Amino acid sequence: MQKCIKCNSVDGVIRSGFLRGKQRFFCKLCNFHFILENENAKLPQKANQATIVDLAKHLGIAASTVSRALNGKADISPFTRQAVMQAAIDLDYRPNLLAQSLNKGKTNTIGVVIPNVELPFFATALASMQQVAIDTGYRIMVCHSSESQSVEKLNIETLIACRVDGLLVSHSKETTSFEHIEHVLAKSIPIVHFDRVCNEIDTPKVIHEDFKGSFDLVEHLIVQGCQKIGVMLGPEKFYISQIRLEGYKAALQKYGIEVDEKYIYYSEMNKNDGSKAFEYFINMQQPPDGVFAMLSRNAIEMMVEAKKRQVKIPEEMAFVGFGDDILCELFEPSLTVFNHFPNKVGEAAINLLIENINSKNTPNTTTQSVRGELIVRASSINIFVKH
Amino acid sequence: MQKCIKCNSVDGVIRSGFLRGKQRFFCKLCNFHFILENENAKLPQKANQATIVDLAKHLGIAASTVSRALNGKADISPFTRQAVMQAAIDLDYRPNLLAQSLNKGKTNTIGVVIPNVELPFFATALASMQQVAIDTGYRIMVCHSSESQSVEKLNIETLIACRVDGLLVSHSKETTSFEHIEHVLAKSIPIVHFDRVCNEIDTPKVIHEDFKGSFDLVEHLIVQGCQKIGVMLGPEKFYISQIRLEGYKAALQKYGIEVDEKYIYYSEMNKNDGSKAFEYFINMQQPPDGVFAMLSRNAIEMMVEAKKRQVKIPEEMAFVGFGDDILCELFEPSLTVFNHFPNKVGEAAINLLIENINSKNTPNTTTQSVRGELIVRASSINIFVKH
DNA sequence: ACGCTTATCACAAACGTTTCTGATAGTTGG
DNA sequence: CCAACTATCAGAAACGTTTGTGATAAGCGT
Repeated sequence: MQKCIKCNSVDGVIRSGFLRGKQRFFCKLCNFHFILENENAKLPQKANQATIVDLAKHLGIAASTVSRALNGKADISPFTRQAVMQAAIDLDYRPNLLAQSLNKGKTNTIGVVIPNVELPFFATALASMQQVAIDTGYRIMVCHSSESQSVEKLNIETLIACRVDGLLVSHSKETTSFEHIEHVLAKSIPIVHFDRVCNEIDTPKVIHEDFKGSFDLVEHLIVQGCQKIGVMLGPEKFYISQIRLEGYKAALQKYGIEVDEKYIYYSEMNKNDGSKAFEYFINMQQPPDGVFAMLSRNAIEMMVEAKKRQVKIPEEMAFVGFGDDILCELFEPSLTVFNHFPNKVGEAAINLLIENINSKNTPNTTTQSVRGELIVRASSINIFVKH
Repeated sequence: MQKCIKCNSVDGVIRSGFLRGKQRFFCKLCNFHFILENENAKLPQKANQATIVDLAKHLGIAASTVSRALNGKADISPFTRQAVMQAAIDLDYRPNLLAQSLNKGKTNTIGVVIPNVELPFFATALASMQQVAIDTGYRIMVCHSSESQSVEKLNIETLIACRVDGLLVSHSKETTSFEHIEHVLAKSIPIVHFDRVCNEIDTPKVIHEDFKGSFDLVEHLIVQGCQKIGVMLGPEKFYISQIRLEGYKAALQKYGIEVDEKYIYYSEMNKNDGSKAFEYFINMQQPPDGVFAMLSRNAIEMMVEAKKRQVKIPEEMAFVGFGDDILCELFEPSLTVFNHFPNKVGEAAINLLIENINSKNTPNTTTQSVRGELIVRASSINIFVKH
């Protein structure tokens, strides 16, 4: 039979059911239940991270005393405090943030959900968030939705499971339902939307001047002499698409230009949608003489295509885009853009979130708008030459 | 005096020293110590997150039973399991990863330290790491050193405090001492270096073909007819600088070209160092007819400057850079680069780390090199036209 | 019928902190 | 000298899990 792992006797050992799928034994002699561990299982593994208890044992005092000494509380004699500090150095003690967070019910961690770090906007926004976080004693946990609604949902689940103190969310392009956000609100976990916000729920938001930026860009095209202005957007259901379209329409309206649906091109914001859009526009009976792209990246893709086909920029077709970028500046011709200052958006968002975390009772649900700036470049000026 | 907060009597209350800096009282009647809380302190705050204990109470069973049911362990009757599952849904239970990690001694989180997400290389590498992490059940916690050694050190401290299961580190440009890494090793926390590795310590590393890439680029320039080749590097102490310089030298040597120190330009990798480098090269008595930049971004900055001064590219001066980028492709002239596949580097690094986490006894300290690829573009071809 | 066996569950300890409560020795003042 | 008071510390509880150990009712075979 089986030897008892406690008294080593063999005679008294009988089977005793199963525990978690493994055969269990019972030793009648020493009255002990046990299961056989596969011996390679786990060595004592004595984590070589010193704990508060280790310090306490080392000094022969109570763990609570060590804790208070380390945290600079009052009830500690200078002598004891000094000894604790020294021991902490000697044993290379590092506090376990997990235990600390579990105990305090606060993690000092902020969860960020973005569609894709590879988009310069998000990279920059993220970097500025990180900076603010460090300065204010927070940590940041980033998740990429990879532009997928289901992954986004999963990300938020994970961050909640990690008990982040708050969430900074920018939606994926395919996110159209927002139960997962309602859910966060129901648990009264502070959340701030930024950039790709959700208009259906009343959350604090930080956006850029989507309307004004689009308006300014299109107005600029009109002033430069463009009369048939195309617009390339993201998905039709996408909130940002809608707002930026409104800015486009408003500008046309101001100058008495009728809105023609044919000049509105929706895309899925994939890699080469710019070329497709250009293809569409150039094959129209009356191709536009100016194009506003919701993403400056798309404007550049279109310009690449235009150059391939010897379409003169800006004389035959001018381009403007939303969002600045080193590429916009260095591409030839350089692209006229509305700079929406990703760093400021990032800062504003995390500051608003931290404010809401600290004053939990009165969640500030204002929508902040970061002021942008029109940057006029070669892709849209001196058009008048053609006339 | 003070009313006792327990028995409400006033008579028996006397002072009793200080606790954490606040006056303490003692009630002789009910034998109770207390301090006065500022009433706005903390409402019960009953976190509205259901716990396992809540489920257990709700069902009238033991918490351990709930735990086993949720985790699909064996010792649970189908009926109980079903009830627990339903209760979990009803009460919207979410496991507390903090408690779970604390208990298991494993966080399933990987810490990543990078100098700057705004560099496309790191953004891409990070994105691919995230993907692998999700697929393998890990989470990622990212920290930016912002190219500062002290911040990098702090980052690693933080990640250790969070008890990440392992570290992925790419050093800041100013990191020259590596005690903080020794320290990580001393605690036998798995670590993998990538890209900007540290050659002084024996850690697992994932690099790209720094030597071969540089060699190929410079050889390409030579084959195209360049004879005086400048090289723009990062800081002199920077490991990557050294390796890439070696590749440069080896290529020159192969073709019998003498290495001239004057053609080696070190930079601090700041924003506009490319212009400065160009300034330096163009003002030499014998300006180079080809320049290899350690960062393609720098090559482009140089080309911008070259274009401003009407220097013909590539006829008068050819350019090549290390690392591909959409900018390299779309800039005019497009830049010849050695593509080092940031996504593959990211994947390889995290895979190696996870492997090391799982087999803790035998840390795999091999250095993996991700195969790169020379991409020849306009900035360096057809030079022969000039001869 | 009785011992072996199973299925199922409760209970307690543990993870590493923080904080509340209890306790002691010393100090002060009338 | 004694009550009131202070300074300082120990011990226990709590945070939310997981897992080892103890326990009970029921099934099975001889």
